Amino acid sequence: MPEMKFTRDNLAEVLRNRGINPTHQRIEIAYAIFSRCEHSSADQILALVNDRASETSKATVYNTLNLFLEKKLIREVIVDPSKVFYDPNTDPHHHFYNTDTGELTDIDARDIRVTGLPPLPHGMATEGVDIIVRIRSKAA
Amino acid sequence: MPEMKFTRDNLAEVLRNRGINPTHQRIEIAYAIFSRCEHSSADQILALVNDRASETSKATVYNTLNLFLEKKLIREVIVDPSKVFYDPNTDPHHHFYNTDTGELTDIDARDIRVTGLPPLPHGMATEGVDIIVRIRSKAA
DNA sequence: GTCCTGATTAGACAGAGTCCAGAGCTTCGT
DNA sequence: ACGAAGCTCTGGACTCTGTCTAATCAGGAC
Ligand SMILES: [Mn+2]
Ligand SMILES: [Mn+2]
Ligand SMILES: [Zn+2]
Ligand SMILES: [Zn+2]
Repeated sequence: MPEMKFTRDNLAEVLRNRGINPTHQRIEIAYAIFSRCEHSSADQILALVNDRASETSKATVYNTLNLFLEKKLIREVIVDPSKVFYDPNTDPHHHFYNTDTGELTDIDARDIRVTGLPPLPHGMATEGVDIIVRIRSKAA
Repeated sequence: MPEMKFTRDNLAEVLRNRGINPTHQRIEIAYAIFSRCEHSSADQILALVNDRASETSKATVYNTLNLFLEKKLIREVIVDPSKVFYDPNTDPHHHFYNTDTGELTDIDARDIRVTGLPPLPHGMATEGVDIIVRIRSKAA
C-alpha cells in the first residue's frame, strides 16, 4: 500500500491487481478498511459499510474479509479472545495492545530484533513471528 | 509450580495458598489442567473432568477457569481465533504455534531478548510481552 | 433478448462463552 | 440438632462471532 488517496477508483485497481473482481460491495468494504486505516473488527466494518447507502450483508462482509486475507490484501490480528481484528497494514509489524481500551497500535518491525529463540522442531519452517506488547495505563 | 506430584491433596493445598476454596469440582479441574501439563481449551477440560465420574457443568468449568486466571494460577493464550487455550505454566514464556495442527509449545523466556521496541505511549506501562512464532511443516 | 458464471443475500446454523434463577453444601450461632 | 446465611454448582437460556446453504441477482458473451 504505497501512499495514495483511497478513492473507489484507486481501490478497484488495487483489487484487480490482486486478481479480485472489484464488485461494488468489495470496493465499499475495501474503502471502509483502507480509508479509516485502523484495526477494525468484522462488526465495525459491517456497520461502516452500511452507514452509507450500500446495504451489504454480513455474509458478504465475512466472505470478502476472508478473500482479502487469502489474497494478502489485509492481515488478521488475534489478540482479543472474542473477535478478530483486520489490519490494513501488511508491512511486517507488531502491536501494542491496550488491555483497557482494546486499542491496537502498530510497531514497525524493521528495528526489532528477537534473539535467543530455540531451533525449530525438525522439518518445520517459520511462517511469521508476532509480538504483542500488552500495555495499560500506569495510574491506579 | 515447582516439581511435585499433582495429587488431589497437593492441589487442594495449592488452591488454599492462593485463597481459593478447594471444592471438589475445583480440585478436579485443577487436576485436569496440571496433571496433563499441556495447553487445553475449556472444552477439552470439560471433557477430561467428566471422563471420570465427577459430572461438572460447563458453567462451573468456565467460572473456575476465570477464577484460576484471576488468582494467576494459570494463564490464557490467545492464538486461535475460535477458542482460548489455558496454560498451566505461569513462568514467563512464549510459544511456538503449529498452524497446521494447532499445537502449542513453550519457549522459555529467559534466553529471549527483544530489542528496538519504541518507547511506550506516555503514562502507559508494559503488562507483558507475548511472542508467538507461527510454524508449519516444511513439506508442501 | 438468453445463457452462464460468479457474487450477494437472508436466514438457519454451530460453537464459545456468559448469565440467571433455583437448588445444594457448609459453616456458624444457638 | 435446627435454621439462617453465604458460597458454590447447575441446567438451560441467551449473546455473539462466524459459517453454510439455497435462492436470487448482476453482468458479460453471444
Ligand atoms: Mn474470558
Ligand atoms: Mn477466520
Ligand atoms: Zn497492525
Ligand atoms: Zn505455554
